[in-house]
Amino acid sequence: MDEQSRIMQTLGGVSLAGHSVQGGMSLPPPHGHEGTDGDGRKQDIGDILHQIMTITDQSLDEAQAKKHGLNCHRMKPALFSVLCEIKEKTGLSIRGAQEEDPPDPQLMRLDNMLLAEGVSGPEKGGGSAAAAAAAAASGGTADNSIEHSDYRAKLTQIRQIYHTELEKYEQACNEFTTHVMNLLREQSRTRPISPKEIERMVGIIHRKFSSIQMQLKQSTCEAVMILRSRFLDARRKRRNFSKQATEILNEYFYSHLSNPYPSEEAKEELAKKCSITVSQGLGSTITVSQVSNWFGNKRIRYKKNIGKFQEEANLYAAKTAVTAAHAAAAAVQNSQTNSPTTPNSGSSGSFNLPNSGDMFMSMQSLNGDSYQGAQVGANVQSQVDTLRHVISQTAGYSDGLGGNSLYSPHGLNANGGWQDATTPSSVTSPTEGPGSVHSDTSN
DNA sequence: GCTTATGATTCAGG
DNA sequence: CCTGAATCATAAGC
Repeated sequence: MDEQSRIMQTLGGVSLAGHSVQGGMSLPPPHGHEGTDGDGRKQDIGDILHQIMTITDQSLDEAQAKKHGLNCHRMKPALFSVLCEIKEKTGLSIRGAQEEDPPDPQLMRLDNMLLAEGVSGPEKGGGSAAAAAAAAASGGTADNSIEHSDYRAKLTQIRQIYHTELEKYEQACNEFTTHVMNLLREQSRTRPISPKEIERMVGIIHRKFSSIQMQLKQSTCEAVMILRSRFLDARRKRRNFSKQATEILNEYFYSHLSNPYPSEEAKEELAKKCSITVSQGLGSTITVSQVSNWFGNKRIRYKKNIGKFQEEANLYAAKTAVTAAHAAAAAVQNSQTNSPTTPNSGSSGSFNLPNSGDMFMSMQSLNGDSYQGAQVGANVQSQVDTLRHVISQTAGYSDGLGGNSLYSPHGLNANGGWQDATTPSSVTSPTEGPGSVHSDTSN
């Protein structure tokens, strides 16, 4: 009733249809004395207001009858507009403050994420077609397409649910809005409801529904996150490469020890090679980026603890050198014999040669210790040439390292960084010949 | 269960 | 964008 009395008081100062309702007319008595014409109107208004105020105290029938009476009252339109105005002034100013709603940052984040995940945003294919397309797309890049398409399919599912739900909400919102609007319009015949207020009500409804939408978005986001952790982040779940794959990578690494930075093509080649080898088993394919990872890890770990990798180095050196060795052994026999500073004899194979990895390979091959059957490279002659070349250069170096010697690759400088093509035998094509059968894999 | 190996990720620097 | 370095997280070996 507080509200009502306030309205009544306010009414005192409001102009009413051209007539000024004089102030000080707080709660006029229901049965005032009859005076001037103005007084009569005052009386009239007071009477009406009183009736309105007391309408709730009456029985339903009585009230209904009174309502009808009031509706037909000649002052009704004027009073209506005044009441609207008052309502506007009291109600609107209160709500005005909270109506300002800047775009919710959280909602924006959700929107962005959904957009980024392809849940919202433009339809691309839709349904299983999207999954198929995704699978096809990733198929080219030898990615783990199986998991990927699976992920895509699930994502599409989420997307569909999201969209149908969203549509449902929107529809419900619209229905409810029109319903409320009709109701309010209907009621505005008897209650002081201005169009502005209806508008505001619509706004409130929309906000309510958008908060529901946000919940939908939130749960969709959650679903996507879970999906992600189940599928994509499963990448983090480490699965060791197959033995063959590691072997291939190691062979390349140790045969390019002077500059173990495979080019993009080389990486692709290695990835392909590993995948082929692996795919004979059950393992997943190996991607170029995995090759990059592998080399990154390998370089750093090798550098950190060369000693630990020495044995491995020797092993792969031996392995890799097989071809060259067999091909060239005979031809190079001479050269080898007059190479005085080759301390690296002995089957253990510690190497002091301060030369490139390729060189290391070559020399190892010449030792011819632990080789078992090998294929002969095609370009024997060039290999021989290269070997000659390399060996002749080797003569110029003296090994400053002790006999127990950790193998120290020339490419590794004092800082521990790999120098760029320091040795003539490193990156450039001719030298790659002897050390690696693999050089041709990288082309 | 602890340790080591290893693939992946993150971050800074060039 | 690539790399090195540090780090994470899991697999594997004991």
